[in-house]
Amino acid sequence: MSQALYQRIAASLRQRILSGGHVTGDVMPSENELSQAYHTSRVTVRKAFQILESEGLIKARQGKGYIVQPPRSSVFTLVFGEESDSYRCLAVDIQLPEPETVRLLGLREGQPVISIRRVLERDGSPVAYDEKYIPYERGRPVVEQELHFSEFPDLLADRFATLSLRTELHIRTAFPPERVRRVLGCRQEKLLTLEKLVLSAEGERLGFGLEYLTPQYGPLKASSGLPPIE
Amino acid sequence: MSQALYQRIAASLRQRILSGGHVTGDVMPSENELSQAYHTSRVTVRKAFQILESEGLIKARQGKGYIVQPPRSSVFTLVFGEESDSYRCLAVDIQLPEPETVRLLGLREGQPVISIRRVLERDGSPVAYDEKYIPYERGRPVVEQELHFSEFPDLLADRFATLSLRTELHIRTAFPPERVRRVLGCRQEKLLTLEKLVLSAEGERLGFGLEYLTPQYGPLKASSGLPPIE
DNA sequence: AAGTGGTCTAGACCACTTC
DNA sequence: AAGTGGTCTAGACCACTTT
Repeated sequence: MSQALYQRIAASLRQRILSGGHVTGDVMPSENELSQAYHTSRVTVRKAFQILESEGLIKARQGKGYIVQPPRSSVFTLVFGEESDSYRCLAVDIQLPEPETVRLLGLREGQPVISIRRVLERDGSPVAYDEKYIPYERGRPVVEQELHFSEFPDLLADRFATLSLRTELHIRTAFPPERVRRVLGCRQEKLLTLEKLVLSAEGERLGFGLEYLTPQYGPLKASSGLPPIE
Repeated sequence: MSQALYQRIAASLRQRILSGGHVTGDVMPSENELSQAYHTSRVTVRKAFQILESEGLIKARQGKGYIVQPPRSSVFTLVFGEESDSYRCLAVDIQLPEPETVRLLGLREGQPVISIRRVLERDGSPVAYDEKYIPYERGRPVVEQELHFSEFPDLLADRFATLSLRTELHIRTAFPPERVRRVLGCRQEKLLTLEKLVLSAEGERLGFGLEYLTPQYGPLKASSGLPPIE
């Protein structure tokens, strides 16, 4: 059982790049050249090129050709929230935000925010604490039920197409504030901390989240390269 | 200036899924149906479907159709090593590994490893410390020059196609050992810690890396959704 | 003007799933 | 057998870059 032609062409071209036959900045042979060399149609060659493009090895430039890209820096895919983790909601409030939140969300002075505080428990012990802030606008009802169970993208899904949202995540270590330590029952110690900023496609800041993970939560897992499962 | 037809079809199908017109498990209209509905060729409809497939909204099943997938859990893309960070190599040794390394790499007893230790300095101050371990095999020369400057995937590139490698990354907080604290000049405090395990496509464990980041390194940055730039 | 990639057509045959 | 996606052909016209 043979591979498809476009896959064999892609493999051949990939090999040429990885072995140094074509280096960064080089223009690959054109679609026309290759379709003749492989005695196939341009569409088939094109499909091979698009695989390599999706792998980040080359980039198409109309009128020029396919340009070999510099080696990618490490790109990892981080997946979380997959497990059967269920958060327990501690409080939903409408409140005046802290200065940090005002800054990150670009709020006008005096504008209140909806705040959602949750805790994740495993085996009866709290292992993570979660705070979210969304600008409060008069006239938009707060559906508390939704807030209890929803993750960030879903919280905003009624107002924005999910795929038009972007989330920026910063991972650091930080000392949690006292109110968080009280819930997590941990001593004065730096915790793994996730800061999420949700943006619209236009760059409008829609929400801000802060999550503190105790060592019991376990590591964040990420992977690069071939998919882990299959 | 109008969008390409395949993009408009993709947008329309995407909208139907996001608005709930098609829910998880549904079979989308077939390529033939849609090519007639849009008065276009099957190839054009197909291209639209493949965009949605790359977005994870649907999955193709030969003989059945395109199936709507369950909403993705949060998937973030973590990029690092992009900046002009240059590591300084502290040492390259061939040594007997610590038990933890033996376990992670699945080494036989007494098998030595190549160890590479590096430090990242900014403005003259160390901000990160990096250890890598690769099983040492007699007869394979160690090209020290390569080790000094290379990142993990490149280190193994002569033996494995880069794209056949997979790296698993665990992010946690941990106390660095004393030899690391000495280099980083930091006190007894938990640091952001990255554990990397490099695997071949067959699951063979090829390398193990440990990286300690000081607060001065800054946060790890990740994003999901639309690309940050463009 | 010539060459490149970007889009698109109207077919064809195959492998797979369902009936 | 009928319908589905997977692969492939041999053209076409367009927008863009280079000469």
